[in-house]
Amino acid sequence: MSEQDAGSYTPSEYRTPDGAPSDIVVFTITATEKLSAKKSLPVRKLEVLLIQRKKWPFEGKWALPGGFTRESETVQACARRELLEETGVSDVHLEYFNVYSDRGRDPRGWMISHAFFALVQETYVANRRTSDEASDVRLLPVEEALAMELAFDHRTILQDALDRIRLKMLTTTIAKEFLPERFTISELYQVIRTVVPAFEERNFIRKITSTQSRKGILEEVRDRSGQPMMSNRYSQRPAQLYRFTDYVPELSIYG
Amino acid sequence: MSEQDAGSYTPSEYRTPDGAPSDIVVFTITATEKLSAKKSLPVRKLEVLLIQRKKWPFEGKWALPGGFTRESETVQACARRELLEETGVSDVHLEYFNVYSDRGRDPRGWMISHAFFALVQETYVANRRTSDEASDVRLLPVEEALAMELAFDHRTILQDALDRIRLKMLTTTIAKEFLPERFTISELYQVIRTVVPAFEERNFIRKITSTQSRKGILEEVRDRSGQPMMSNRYSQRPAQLYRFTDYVPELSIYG
DNA sequence: TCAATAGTGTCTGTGAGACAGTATGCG
DNA sequence: CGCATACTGTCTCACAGACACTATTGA
Repeated sequence: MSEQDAGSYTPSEYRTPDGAPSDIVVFTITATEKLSAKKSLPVRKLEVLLIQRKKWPFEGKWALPGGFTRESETVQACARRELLEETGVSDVHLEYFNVYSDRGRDPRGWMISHAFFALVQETYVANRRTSDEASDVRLLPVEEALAMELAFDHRTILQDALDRIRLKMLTTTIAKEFLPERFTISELYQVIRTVVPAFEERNFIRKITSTQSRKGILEEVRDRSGQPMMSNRYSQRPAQLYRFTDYVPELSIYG
Repeated sequence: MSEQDAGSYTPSEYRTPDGAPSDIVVFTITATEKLSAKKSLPVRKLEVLLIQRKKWPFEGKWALPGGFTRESETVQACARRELLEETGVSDVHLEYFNVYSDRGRDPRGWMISHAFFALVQETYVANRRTSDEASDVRLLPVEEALAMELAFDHRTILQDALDRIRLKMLTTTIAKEFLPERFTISELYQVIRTVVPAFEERNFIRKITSTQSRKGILEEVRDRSGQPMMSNRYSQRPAQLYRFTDYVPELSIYG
């Protein structure tokens, strides 16, 4: 029955968890200019923020940032706080996605861990710092991180988080978390492909701008006089700038 | 840093949670025949299994079934166990969807609750029983349950679970959990509409059976000799029976 | 002029959506 | 024959998908 076995609950009667940590998978997309002198689209890479542990257990190993929930806060607040302490940023997309409670996942005791993912702009994590608890903090390409032997069950957590953001990248508008407020269609396409390499749409511009079908996800940016705003950051020919509307698309396999 | 504040962790140093319960939102769809003598589609209703609490806190109030996680099990195992103890069934769709940790959500102490939803056939919960902990166990229409004052934050949990299964009903094939292995298109349509009343597709049969577009979600059932299998349970004219394939549809807002 | 990106023109096949019409079989 | 459900015929309009073509502008 719901939480009622503890009607006569006393701390000595039942074993209780030794802690409820939050772990945060911080994703970012780095963009590095191509060597060629001419204007061209940058090479984008999906990276994850990892810290190198200083103490037992798993000292020296790379791990996800995170920390223990305090009695006064929710697990979401804990994740938000740890993210701020860790990366110095707030107001980013932070989302809970799973719980990890396998016996023995933490040698220190019975720990039930709550896993979040965060999507942040590259500039936000540029000024990261090591803390007392970590000997190093680093952005690593996701594929590289998955090939490493991470602390705890953090490899599993990272893989689950990756699966989740791949799904959400295609079914929601979270791509916006990796983009400036105004962006070109090429930028959007590159962000999607960076997270989901399998995604390939030759007529991407056509579909996204064919006002009827994917209606309302994006809108053209115009200046005060109604002129379309363009960008030539990545190309000689200026490209139309777009922004996401607050339209929430609804998907269905049945119609 | 990840779980490393407790590098020098001792139980007395930090406050730890007083328990990690699991709560389970058990959904079922009941079907009652219409009064009219003729064959016709049954009236379906989405219902949720609630228990009436016997003890403090919230004694007398209705609540979701659930219970405390033991050190030896994962929270998923806990939910599965509680579901078995509560409803006597196993092998049903059981899925984790959120964590609830608001301060003060449980007057007994610091409880971090893990919420699951289960989708079960009506026949599975028919032989439910009250346990020591509950004075009554009942199936209630979801809308009715949401209008009640439930124990703890269970109204919120129920609402979240409902939102989640509405989303999954349209984007995955979980409708199968409410259907027999072989079913007619009308039954499928009714199940979807019972969970998501806003869903309305006039040409539902056309779309679902137009082999190209929603390709592979369903397949016609045929007997050994290759004859299509029909059912006249709900109609004079026999209707083709279908089953779900194991095809997993992929959705995207971009193409 | 070339390179690199940003588009547009045009054609074809598929299918979504609407709605009227036909099919089945029991009471 | 009426009723309730189960389809099918047929039309229109949209658009997905392919691919060749033009546009823009700095180096």
